[in-house]
Amino acid sequence: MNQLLQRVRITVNDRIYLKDPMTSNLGNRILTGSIDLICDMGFEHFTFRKLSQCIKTSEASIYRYFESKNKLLLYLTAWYWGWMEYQLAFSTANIESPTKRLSISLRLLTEPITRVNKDRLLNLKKLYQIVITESSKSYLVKSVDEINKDGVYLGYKNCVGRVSDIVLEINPDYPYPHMLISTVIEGAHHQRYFAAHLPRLTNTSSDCDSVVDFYSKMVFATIGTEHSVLSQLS
Amino acid sequence: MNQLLQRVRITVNDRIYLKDPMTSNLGNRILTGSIDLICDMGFEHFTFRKLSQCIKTSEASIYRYFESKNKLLLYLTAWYWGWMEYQLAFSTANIESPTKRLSISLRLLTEPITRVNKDRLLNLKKLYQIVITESSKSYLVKSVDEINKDGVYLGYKNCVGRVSDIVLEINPDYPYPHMLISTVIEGAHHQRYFAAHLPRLTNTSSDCDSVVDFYSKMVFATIGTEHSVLSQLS
DNA sequence: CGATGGTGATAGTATTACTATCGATGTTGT
DNA sequence: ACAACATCGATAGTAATACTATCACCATCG
Repeated sequence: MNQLLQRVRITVNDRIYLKDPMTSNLGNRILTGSIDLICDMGFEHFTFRKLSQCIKTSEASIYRYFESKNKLLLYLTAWYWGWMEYQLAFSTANIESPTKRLSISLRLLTEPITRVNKDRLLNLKKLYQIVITESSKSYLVKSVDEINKDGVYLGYKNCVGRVSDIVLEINPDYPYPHMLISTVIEGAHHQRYFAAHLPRLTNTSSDCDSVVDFYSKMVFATIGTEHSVLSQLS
Repeated sequence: MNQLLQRVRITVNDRIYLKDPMTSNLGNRILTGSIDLICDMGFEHFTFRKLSQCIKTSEASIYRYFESKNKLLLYLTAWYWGWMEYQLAFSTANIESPTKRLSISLRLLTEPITRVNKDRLLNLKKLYQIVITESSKSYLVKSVDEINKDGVYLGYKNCVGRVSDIVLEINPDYPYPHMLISTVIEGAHHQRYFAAHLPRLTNTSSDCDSVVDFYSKMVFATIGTEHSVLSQLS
């Protein structure tokens, strides 16, 4: 990743927060602190009280930024998908072959993030862990439909839409591009979790990243493209 | 489904409960009442207090059966997977062709349950809703590894293992059978949820059940079998 | 008839998820 | 330099949640 990317500002839907946490010192401490805490203790044990003690502020001050811990989780995941959308756009820019663009996109969506990214505001590695383990809790709630009206999930939808469009470039007749890509995204997160905690639900291989390999092959086989095309790329 | 199936008793790992809820009147009320309540208000708003008022008992009495509401959710999902394992075994018994057995299994795993099943103890339709929306919350918790030691997720693992074995019968060299099947299971649940709440993440078609169609074709394409075989079966 | 197990009723505790208020400290425009 | 304003910390308080503990009642079973 280059220096330019590090300076790009990811914007998050302003209906998620009460006060933009990116614009103040306390706001940044809330974000970085919450990533550390949620990653370490899990979202169910994470509270604003614990966060306030961790970043040396008061509970009430945190509530000035986010109306609930659910909104804070929503913010973190929305930021992640905004970041991912940018990665997808940047990494596939100026590449002619749709097959190659799809392959790059699938890799981005399924490979683990290992870079800690300390010079940036947010710890990407920990954020990725949170996305794997906790992000489904941000939409598997009774209030989805209400939250969804505010356009909170647009980043995720844009990622799915963007990659689906590449699928349609390759095979305009494929009927389920959105299903395919959302299956890949959710599936990849689940496989990472299973590998760590419920290994009988997945398969690992020592020589390559089996998750990337599995989903790449799955997608190309499903939309009806030769495997040989894929192997040229890797 | 026939009468025999209705009389088969699904057993659940006895480490999940303190007292077997299947063996008493109150226990059955707890199960049926919790399915109704969790389905209606969502797991996060479900409490033992509300359940006790709903089924006319005391909070303390419910705690004699389950040590927490998480264990109760675990019980419901474990029951579901026990039931599904039985369905898989029964529906594929005495069928020679592995391709046909795989096709049947995939249909079972991905098609919606619409039968209310009132003569049975548990409302299957509502239980299916709970599995779709809430079941991931039973394992996406900090205590997974601890819970997992008690063999609580065996039903799920057995379902994945059983169908994976059929995949290997068809293509013994396929390297990722568990990944493939767990992707199908989780994916199908997600697609049902997306279709209801976040439709831009999925695709629907009016003439057939697109979820069943999508995942069946995906699996056969991925493991390298002709599509024509599939179409013979449906 | 007495022991046992299942149940109902009540009470109590620590924690959580907030809301409200108030005063101190900067920061900005004029 | 000063008023106006936003920001923050500190404290207090509330309703609900997730339990735990105790005790008395009642049916059943040997």
